[in-house]
Amino acid sequence: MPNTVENEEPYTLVDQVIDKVTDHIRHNGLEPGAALPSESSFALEAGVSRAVAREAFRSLSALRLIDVGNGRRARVAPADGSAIGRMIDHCVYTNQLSIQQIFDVRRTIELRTAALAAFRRTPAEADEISDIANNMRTSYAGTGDVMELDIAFHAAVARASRNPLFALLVSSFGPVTRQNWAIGWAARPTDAERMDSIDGHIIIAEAIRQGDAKAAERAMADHFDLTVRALLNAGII
Amino acid sequence: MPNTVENEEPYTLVDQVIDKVTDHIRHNGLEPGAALPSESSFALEAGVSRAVAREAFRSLSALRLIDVGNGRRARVAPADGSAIGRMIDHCVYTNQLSIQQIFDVRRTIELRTAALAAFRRTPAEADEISDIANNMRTSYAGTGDVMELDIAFHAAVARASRNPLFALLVSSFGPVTRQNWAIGWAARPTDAERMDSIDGHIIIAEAIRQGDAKAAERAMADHFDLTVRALLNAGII
DNA sequence: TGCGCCGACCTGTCAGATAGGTCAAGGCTA
DNA sequence: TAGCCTTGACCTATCTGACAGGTCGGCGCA
Repeated sequence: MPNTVENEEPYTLVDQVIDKVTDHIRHNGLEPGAALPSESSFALEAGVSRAVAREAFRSLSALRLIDVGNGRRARVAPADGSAIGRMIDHCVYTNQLSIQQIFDVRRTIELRTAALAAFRRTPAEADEISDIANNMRTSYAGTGDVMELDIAFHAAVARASRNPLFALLVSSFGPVTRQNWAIGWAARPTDAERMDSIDGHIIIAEAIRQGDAKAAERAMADHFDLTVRALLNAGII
Repeated sequence: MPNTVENEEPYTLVDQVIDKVTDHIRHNGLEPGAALPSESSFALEAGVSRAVAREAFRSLSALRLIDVGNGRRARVAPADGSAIGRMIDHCVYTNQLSIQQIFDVRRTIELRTAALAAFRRTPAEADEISDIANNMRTSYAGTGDVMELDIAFHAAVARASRNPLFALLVSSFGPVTRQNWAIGWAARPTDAERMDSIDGHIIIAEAIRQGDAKAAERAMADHFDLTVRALLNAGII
C-alpha cells in the first residue's frame, strides 16, 4: 500500500516555499509594491535548490499575488482579476460552464455594483462612466471598439462601487467577454437593436450620475435582460 | 532607452508554452480528467528546455487548470475555488480588501444562490442542506465543527443553485472564513446569540426545502445582516 | 551638483543527472 | 481461465552548475 492516507496530497518542497513566501508577506505586513527577498535567499533559507524556489515564485506569480520580472526583485502585486479571468475562460472551454450561467452571475453582481456606484461614485467617476457610454454611441460601427468600451464601462461602474472585490470579479469577466463578443453582437442583427443596447449603457450612466440607486439597478437589469433575450432569440444559449 | 513600448510585458518562453498547453486543451476539446502530453513533449515541440515547460505546467497547476502529480501525466482539472480563495486571502492580508467588503459581495451572491436553490434543488440536496443545519445545532459547543459546517452549508446551497460559477465563488470564500471565524464567533458573546445564528441556517434550509425562493432569499439576507451587525457591534469591522 | 558609467545582484534559460512514483502489459499462480 | 503480482517504460520532483541579459544603486568624473 503506497499511501495509507487517502487523497492526502503530498506536502512538496515547492508548497513549503510557497508557504514561506506568503508567511513572509503576512508576518512583515507587506503591501502592494513592497519588495520580496530573492529566490536564492528563500532557497537558502528553506534548504532547497533554486529551481524549487523558482517554481514557488512562479506559482504565486500565476495567481498574481507577486509580480516578478527579469533583473528586479519580486514585488507584492496589487489585486488583479486576470488570473480569475483565465480560470473562467478555461471552465467555458472545458464545458464546465455555459455563457448563460456566466450572465446570471454577472447580472447578480452588476445589479449591486450599479446600485453602489450610484451611492458612492465621485463626480470624476460619473464623468468617466458617462464618457465611455457616449463613446460607445459614436464608435459603434466597428465591433472591436464597442467591445472594449463595453468592458471598460462595466469595470468603471464596478470601481465606482468602492469595493475592490466587486471590481476584481467584474474585471475577471473581461477575457470571456472578449472570447464571445462576436456571437453576442451577431445576435443583434439590426442597427436599431445594437443602438438599444448602447442606449442601455447611457441610461445606466445617467442614473449613476443622479445618485439614483434604484434606477441604476433597474437600468442594469434591463440591460442584462435585453442582452440575454437577444442571445436566446438567436438560439445561441 | 531599454524598451520603447511602455509596460509591454515580454512574451517569455514560459508564456509561449502556457499558450501551447491551453491551445492543446481547446483544440482537442479536452474535458476534466483528460490526460495531457508530458512536460518533455511540450518542451520538445516548443524547442525549449524541460525547465521552461515545467514552469508552464506549474503556472497552470497554480490556477488549478491542470492537475499534476508525481509519476502520472497531468490531467485537465475540474473547476476549483481554492485558487481564488488564496487570492482573496492575500488581498485581505495586504490590506487591499476588508472583511466588510467581502461580506457585501457574499451577501449579494448568496441571496441569489438561496433563491436559485429554492427553485432547483433536488430532494437529496434539500436533505443535505437541512442535515448540515441540524448538525450545526447539535455541535455548536466547539467552534471548529460549527465553522466547517457553516462553510459546508453555504457551499451546499451554492451547489444546489445549479450554477457552477456560483458554487466556485462561494467555495472560494472558505479560506478567508477559516482565517476570520474566531473573531466573528467572539462577536457573539452569548449562547443565545450564537443559537440565533445557527437557527438562521435552519430557516434558510426550510425555505429551500419548501421551494419558496422569496423566503429563502429573505432568510439569507437576515442571516447576513445578523452576522454583519454582530461584527459591527463588537467594533471588529 | 549632476550626469553617466559600472559592477553587484537578480531573473530567465539551458543541460544533464538521480530518486522515486505510476501504470499497464504480461507472466505466474490458484 | 481468472485473478494477482512482478516488472519495466515512462513520468514527475528535485538537484547541481552554468551563462546570458536586465536592473539599480553607487561611485567617479565633469
